[in-house]
Parts: sequence; C-alpha cells; structure tokens
Amino acid sequence: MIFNQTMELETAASILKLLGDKTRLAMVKILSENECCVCEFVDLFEMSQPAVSQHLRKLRDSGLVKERRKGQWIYYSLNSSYPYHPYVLQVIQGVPSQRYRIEELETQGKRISCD
Amino acid sequence: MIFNQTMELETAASILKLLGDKTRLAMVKILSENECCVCEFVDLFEMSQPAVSQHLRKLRDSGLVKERRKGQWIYYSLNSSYPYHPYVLQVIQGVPSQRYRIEELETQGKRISCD
DNA sequence: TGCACACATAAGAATATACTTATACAATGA
DNA sequence: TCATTGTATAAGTATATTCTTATGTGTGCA
Repeated sequence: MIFNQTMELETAASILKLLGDKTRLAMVKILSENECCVCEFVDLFEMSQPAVSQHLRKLRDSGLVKERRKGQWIYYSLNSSYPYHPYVLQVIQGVPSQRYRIEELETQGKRISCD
Repeated sequence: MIFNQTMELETAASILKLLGDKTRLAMVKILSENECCVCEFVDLFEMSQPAVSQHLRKLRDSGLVKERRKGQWIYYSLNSSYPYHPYVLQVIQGVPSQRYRIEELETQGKRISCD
C-alpha cells in the first residue's frame, strides 16, 4: 500500500473511530460505490435528516468525503484527494458491498438521478 | 483477502470501533509484533493498571486477543483463530510499527522476559 | 416576491465511553 | 500461613457520542 504521506497512529485511530459506527461505515461503503445525496441516505437508513446530516458532517470535516451541489441537492462522494484515502479504501475493502441497498432504492423509484 | 466466514457490516463496524481508540489500536499493533503482559502496557502507555486492564478486557471479550498465564503474569497476544483475524491484520497493516516502543522498554530493562 | 424543498446547524437529552479510586483474586515466596 | 506482586473487577465521575426537536440557509419556481 502506498500512502501520500506517512500516517501517525493517532490519525489511524481517528479514521477507524469514524468508520466504527455502522451508519457511517455503510455511508462510506456506499459512497465508494455510488455518489449519493442526503435524502437518499435518509431513505436508506430510515433515519432523520438531521441525524444523517450530522454523520455526513463528521465525515466531511475530517476530509473523508466531499460534496457537490447540484441545484437543491448536495451529492456526497469519497474524497480521493484525502491524504489517507488509500487507507480508507483498504479498510472498507473487507466490508460487504452495499450496492443492493442502492438497487432497492432504484426499484422503489426513490433514487435521485439528476445528471 | 480470505475470510473464515463472511462478515456483516455491523461486525466490521464493531471491530473498527474497538480499533478506533489510540490506546487499543497501539495495543493491537504491538500484540501483532510481540506477546506482551499487562505491566508492560502500563509502562508503555503511562496509564493506570485498571485502565489498561479494561482496554484489554474489551479486546478479549470480543475475541481479538487471547491470554496466557505464566506464573503471576498474564501474557496477551493476537487471537489468530478469531474469525475476523485476517480483517484485523488488514486494518492494522497500514498502522505504523510500534516496535520502537518495545525496544525502548528493553533499553530501560523494563521488558519482562520469562520464557 | 414568496413559497416549497433539500439540507445545515443549534440546543438539549439519553446513553456510552474512558478514566479514577478502592477492593478482590490468584500466584509466589519467605 | 502471611505478605507481596500482578491482574481483574466494581463503582463512581467526567466527558463524548448520537440522537431528537426546532430553526436557519440556500436554491428553484410560480
């Protein structure tokens, strides 16, 4: 594995702490497979919009994810220029794919696609 | 990566939560490189014995580490028969080696070696 | 201009976490 | 048998975390 910079143990711990919540871990896994907006997460996790927003803020504040505004929607995705992005990928590689969740959304016609 | 069994997302999250504390992450990294007893961790982390013991209990209760009693000492090591042991190894692979800490202990003559 | 929608933020509450101090338990050795 | 040493556990406390409800902000559209 090649890092853009060496990683301190405390940095690794803080990344693992962020990922050590099942909601955020699912978010990051999903974002590694799809770009996603907030309202989709609200549907996916059956969780209130502020709760989703607060999880995303933690991920954004630490640099793991980035946002892209598209009209009223804000699309989140993994931030590939995050210095520890390769480490994040390595950690979530062993996590089961969450694609089926997005596919469920699409089946229900709840998937936002404004490209 | 080959798992002994498939891993649920929630399982991964709970493992990452355990590792998402700098003390426990250092412990697990150290234990991947050396067997270690409680009093050595107390020296290493400059932390009270009960605090160390409680961190080790969390790791033991979840199966990540195992213990081996040798006289008055209890030696901890990674539990390689833990079903998600390969995942733990993958996660800590990117964490910087903590060997220097053990070497410091040896330099100070504080390393217990009762083999 | 004003309303509706998507999202963010603030404040508060319930719970979880990580320490502390005190004490119990297990093994050794005099 | 008793004291000492290494470790575990219990109980309490301070802080962190993750929700909830209420409200603010930005964008699109009639």
